[in-house]
Amino acid sequence: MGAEAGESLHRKGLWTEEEDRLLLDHIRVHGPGRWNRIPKFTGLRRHGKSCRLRWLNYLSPAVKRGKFSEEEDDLIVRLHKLLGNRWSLIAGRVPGRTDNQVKNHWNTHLFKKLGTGNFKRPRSDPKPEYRAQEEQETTDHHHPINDSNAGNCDRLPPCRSTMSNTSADDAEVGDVLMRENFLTGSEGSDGEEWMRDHRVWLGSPMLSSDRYFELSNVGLEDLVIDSYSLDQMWRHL
DNA sequence: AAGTGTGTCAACCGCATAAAG
DNA sequence: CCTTTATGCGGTTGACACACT
Repeated sequence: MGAEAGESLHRKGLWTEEEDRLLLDHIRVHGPGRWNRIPKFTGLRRHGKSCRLRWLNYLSPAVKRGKFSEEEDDLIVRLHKLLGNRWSLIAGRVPGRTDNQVKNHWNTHLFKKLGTGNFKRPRSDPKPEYRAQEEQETTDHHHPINDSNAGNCDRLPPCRSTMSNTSADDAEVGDVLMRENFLTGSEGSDGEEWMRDHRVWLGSPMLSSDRYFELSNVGLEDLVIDSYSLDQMWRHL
């Protein structure tokens, strides 16, 4: 990539240093947000969406670069057991890591650690299959703002209710929403009810059937259920 | 040294939701 | 309400670097 995308107005592909600089200059002055205005203000030939992604996944000083630690690996594996492929939620509990980083790391490193995959994705096969061999961690990358890996990002992104948009029947939707409340610690959540009723992880549109997961596997039966925030769960993982 | 295969990860795509008008 | 715009998410792709032959 890195070349013009045929239709000229907006570039695609890897960002150049100059583009990074333009975007950073703009964000330093105006702050992040209103992404669609950035191309107009800066002359950047990128979609606002692309600017947002570049900032969130790479330029933001909150983004930690470099290898994932054992602790991070362990945390991600546990959270993935609990949450499935809800990368933004998982990333929210791994300081300094973005959903994209977590997703990539999972697909390339952690999946095989669980012993679930022993195959690789053929170039011709668009499906996410995963590879086998152990391989070593790779390099640290240059960070245009902060090479020292500083900045802990302890964000907890709002949890979307997209799960309710699935073809699940009403009862299942109810369960899912209740579980959502439990996970996110929403005000007036039905988490306790859900927790009582479901010692076993319910089938979710987001989780394949083989990911049904007993909460007890992560020691949640020992959790004191006064508050249902993910923060609490996280501490027990 | 050159050609080929493979792994990694940045970035794109499509879709959904939220917010604004 | 309805429509449009902005933002966010997860899945997927493809460029690039490196390993292997």
